[in-house]
Amino acid sequence: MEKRLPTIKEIAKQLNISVSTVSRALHDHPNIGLRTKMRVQQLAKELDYEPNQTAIFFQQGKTYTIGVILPELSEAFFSSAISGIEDAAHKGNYTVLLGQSHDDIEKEKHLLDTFRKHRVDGLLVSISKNTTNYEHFEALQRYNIPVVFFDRIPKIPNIHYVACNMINGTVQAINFLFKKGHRIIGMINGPEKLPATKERLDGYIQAMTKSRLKYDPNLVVNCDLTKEGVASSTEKLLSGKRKPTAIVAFNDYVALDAVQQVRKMKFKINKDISFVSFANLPISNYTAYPPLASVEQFPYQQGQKATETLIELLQKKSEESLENNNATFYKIILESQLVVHDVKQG
Amino acid sequence: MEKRLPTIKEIAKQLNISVSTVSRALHDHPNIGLRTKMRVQQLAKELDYEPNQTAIFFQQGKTYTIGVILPELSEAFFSSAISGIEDAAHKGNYTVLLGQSHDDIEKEKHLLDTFRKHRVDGLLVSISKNTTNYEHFEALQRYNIPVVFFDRIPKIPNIHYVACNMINGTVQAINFLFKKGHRIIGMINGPEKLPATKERLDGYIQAMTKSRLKYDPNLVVNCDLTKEGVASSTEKLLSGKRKPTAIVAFNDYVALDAVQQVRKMKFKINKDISFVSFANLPISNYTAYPPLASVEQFPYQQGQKATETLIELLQKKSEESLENNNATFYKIILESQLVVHDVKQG
DNA sequence: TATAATCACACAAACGTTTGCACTATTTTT
DNA sequence: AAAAATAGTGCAAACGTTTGTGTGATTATA
Repeated sequence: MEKRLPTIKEIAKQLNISVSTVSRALHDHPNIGLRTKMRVQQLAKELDYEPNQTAIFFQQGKTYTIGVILPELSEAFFSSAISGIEDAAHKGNYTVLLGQSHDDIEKEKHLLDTFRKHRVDGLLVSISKNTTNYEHFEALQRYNIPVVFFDRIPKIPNIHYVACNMINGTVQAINFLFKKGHRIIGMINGPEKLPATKERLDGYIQAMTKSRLKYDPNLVVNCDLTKEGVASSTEKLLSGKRKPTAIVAFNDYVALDAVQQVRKMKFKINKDISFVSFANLPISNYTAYPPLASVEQFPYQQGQKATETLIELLQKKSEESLENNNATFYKIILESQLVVHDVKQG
Repeated sequence: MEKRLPTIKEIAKQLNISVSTVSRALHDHPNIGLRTKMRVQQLAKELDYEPNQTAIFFQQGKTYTIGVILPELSEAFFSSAISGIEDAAHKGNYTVLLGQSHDDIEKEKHLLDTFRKHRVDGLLVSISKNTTNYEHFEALQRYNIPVVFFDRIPKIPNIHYVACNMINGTVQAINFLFKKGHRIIGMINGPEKLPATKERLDGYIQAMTKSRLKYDPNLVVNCDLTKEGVASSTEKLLSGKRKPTAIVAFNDYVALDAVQQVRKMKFKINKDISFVSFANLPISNYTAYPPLASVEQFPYQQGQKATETLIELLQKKSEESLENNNATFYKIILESQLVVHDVKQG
């Protein structure tokens, strides 16, 4: 029952011509006469011939495959991102090889190895939280496999990346609150060492000082993003000397957890205290007290853009070939944007 | 700067032995003397030799790659599923090639083609909503590429699949409500033609009759899952002759939309009327009025199980080879399970 | 001591495709 | 009519690996 798939050889034998002629005929090579071209192409169709890609990959040393490594697929951000990646890759005739690191640097390394062995043409990576050492990525340079990082970017020079600038969005968030009349604005930020945390803080400081509100470090608390951490951070903010009337939360989940704590303390949401947060998860539509607005980070677009960039790199690579290794690095920044929710006040 | 990666030939030349010896030495073949084995393995390490997988794939006609086609990655269900798939594949030393159909049958076909050309060893598929014709899958049989379907299963005989039995969960849901004292229980079901809808209905009828409550068709309404559809279905249920005190919703989103409508009609949630639903999205933890309980469908486990099944099939295939094509088909059913939420009453 | 078994390795084919080169007709140019 | 260009094919190498078979040397058996 084993169907032997038809090959170029088969066609050659049946038509009594050489394999090279068949190959060229199928590729519309100008050297081949119209007559034979037709005969070959017709027989190919009859036999349902399909080129063996693995043979072609091998022969050309290319796989038209992109490896994607990201921390956690079940996070909404990354599942959107992979969606954008997959769509863009498909459009560019590339295929996506997927792997998740689960924020474990060892798994990240292992995936990198696997993908390299699979001879992916290029890589798309959002690094794991626990990755602080980047040797495994630097090693890739030697293999001439281009990497485009997105969202979670390693702090090393000479890399390509696509990221979303949070500063702008944070500024918009503060300004939004300012216009609503808030003057004491707090922030529940993330773990201190995260770059995302720093960006939010920068935006906060920038916007506060521009609005002639002075920057009060007591109004900004870091937390570990657990429910308990958020609760205690919230409590700390609300029991401080200057009680904020609005809080910018690290993300939507933090906002929702904070809301719970606020209600436990018998404050009225959107009256005593309002929330703005990051991420804009679909969840917000369904909660009783969603944040007034969210800073959208466009994960789909980030994924898409990163993929397009990588494909561009791959094309340049095959064109230049041996030329001077063009040492220009793509640093693409998408702007985050505040999305105001349609919340019924009260 | 172009690094030529070291090959088996290189090693052979440097040690002045044949490539076959090198190959066997690297594979610990018993025919090779210990001395040469050591020399080869050491030089391999020195040169950082890594076998060229594309060559091996080509040579062996295997790719250790699994193609995955699913409708929409950004849906929570599928992103969990792919997570399970990826983990299981990785454990079995397979790699995952990813594609989403966006519920478009043409894209589904195209992905199938791409994956076939890439010579994936096997396929994991959750079919698109709009797929009613299954020829493209049947065609795969000829290429001897095994397919395991999951969650969304085509209605054709002789296929492998992994699915989740909703009937049991539905029965549990009704019993749960019965124990809470509810006697008039409504259901907001999905589109009529969906198999998922039928299963829920079956479970509903089964549980109602077993509980000596008679099955009243007026208590079950179908809806199109849009916000508006849910609203009107809810209204219809609540303004009927027999007003239900509890409602089983098609999924968590439907439940939340229904809750909104119920509140608009000035009924008290969990007092006048309670909800139970399907899916158990993380969202439930954050909403003001989550359903009392959800029927969990274990997407991660479904993905995992489907992958393990496929890998098993692939191993059998390579063992049996030309043997009788073992015509047993895996039909794996996971049981859904009611998860009771920790909701503060009132 | 002659024969058989074992060991350690080399040779070469095969997987399917692409592509530089050589070759033979035919046609075009001088 | 001879030389040159061109069109249409075939040959063979190459990509890196695995694996069946062949072969000489060493060791074990009778």
